[in-house]
Amino acid sequence: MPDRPVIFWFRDDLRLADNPGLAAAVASGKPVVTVFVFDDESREARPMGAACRWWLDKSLALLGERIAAKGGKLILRRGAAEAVIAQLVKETGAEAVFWNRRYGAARKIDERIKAALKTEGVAAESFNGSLLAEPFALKTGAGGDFKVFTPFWKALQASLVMPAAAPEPRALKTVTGVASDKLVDWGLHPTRPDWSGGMAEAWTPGEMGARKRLRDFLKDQIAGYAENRDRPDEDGTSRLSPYLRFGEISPHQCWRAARHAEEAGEAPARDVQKFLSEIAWRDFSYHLLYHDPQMPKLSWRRQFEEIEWRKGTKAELEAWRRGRTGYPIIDAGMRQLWTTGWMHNRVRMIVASFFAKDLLVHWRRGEEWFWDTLVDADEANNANGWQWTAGTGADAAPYFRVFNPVLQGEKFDPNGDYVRAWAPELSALPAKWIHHPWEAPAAVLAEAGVKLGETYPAPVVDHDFARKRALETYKIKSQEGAA
DNA sequence: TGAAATGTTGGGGCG
DNA sequence: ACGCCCCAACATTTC
Repeated sequence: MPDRPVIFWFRDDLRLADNPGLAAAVASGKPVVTVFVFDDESREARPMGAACRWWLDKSLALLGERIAAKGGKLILRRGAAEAVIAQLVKETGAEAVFWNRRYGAARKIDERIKAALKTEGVAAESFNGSLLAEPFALKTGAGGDFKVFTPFWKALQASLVMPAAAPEPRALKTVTGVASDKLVDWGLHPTRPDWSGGMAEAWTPGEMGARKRLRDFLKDQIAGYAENRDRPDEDGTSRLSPYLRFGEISPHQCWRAARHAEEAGEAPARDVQKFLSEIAWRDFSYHLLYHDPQMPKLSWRRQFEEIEWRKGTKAELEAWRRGRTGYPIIDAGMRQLWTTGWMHNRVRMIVASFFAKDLLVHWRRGEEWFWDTLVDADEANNANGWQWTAGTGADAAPYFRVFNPVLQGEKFDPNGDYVRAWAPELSALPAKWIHHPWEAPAAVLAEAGVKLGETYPAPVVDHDFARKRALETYKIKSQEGAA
């Protein structure tokens, strides 16, 4: 068989440019079968949340078009990856399988597949396509893994040698006769009801959308990013997270483009540095996850598993999920999430603090809600973010750091524009009262058409009370951990 | 990548 | 002029 093909297996790397595994497969000179496997059967693979399934649907359609435009075909298969890949190798007589590595729970699947391919005499070649530094590449001076971001970030910068971008394939040789599922049959797009209208309005998924977002960010938003990124009312963030989640852009592409803008004098060094450090936080999350695969489920500092977490009443949990807590900044954030599949990072911290501290419910349950509703739901970043805020993580906020939703609102949404955008029933309130309407004079509420308990809820819990409850509850476990 | 409680300081009102 | 008090403003400590 002179013309045995190779397989390139797409996973969290849905792009043609700067895709090391794909470039290597193409460079082999053999025909390349490109495949994406929708794996909702493997025990290790966490089922994708609804918002991510929506995004994946759009991304695969666009990726398929891009591949077709280059003469290839994206094969879609569903099932346990181990069986699907074995089957595809058998069908095509492929002599090698290429992919970019994963670092979370799914890496067990990849290890099994690699071993199985080897026994079949099929080459398995894996690459780094999604991290600046792979978790096993960086070690502390003592030879251990990092537990604090700043030293991690320093080590990363010191060791990073930016590789040249992997070339985008000019053409893909077709392999005919390989069956593919129809994307629509996977049912990734929601029906009955189709709740995705707000997402379609907010996002342009896909590799080309990703590149445009990066370009626009570096053109319009990078200057002042270091401060603006904290302002939900000013749209100062990059909004690259879902693209990074699905690998529609690589962190290397972000790095090169940002440095290029800096060197061209188009972007202040300080803002570029801040942006790149945020990209590095994603690396750090994977570093932590790799060294503690249980991180999405269990508190990194295990003693916090013993906290007497509340179950939370149905009413409390539902108020939080749907943005009816009575705290405007929280409700605005939760509604932005529900509508667009995304929430501003500053607001994520505020709503997470409210969940894990004020409601005192295990952070895992909040993480699960984010997992289902975020288009950028990432097993490492999501878990790390929640554990950071809950105070249970590695380089986490100390347990006694409790966000006050009123002060946070006043500080980061000073005019109340973010609240007005997502909680329109409060939009007539003056800035002075918009973050704590329950304390507004009756005349002000009447003037703004707000009836507490009717048009907008009263606070679901008193923050001052809840803060003290959280401090008492956390305190014991935190001391046990220190001993 | 907090907030609240507590402590300190210094100007001004006042007897 | 002086001591005293008040309290805002800022600093430090504590959770």
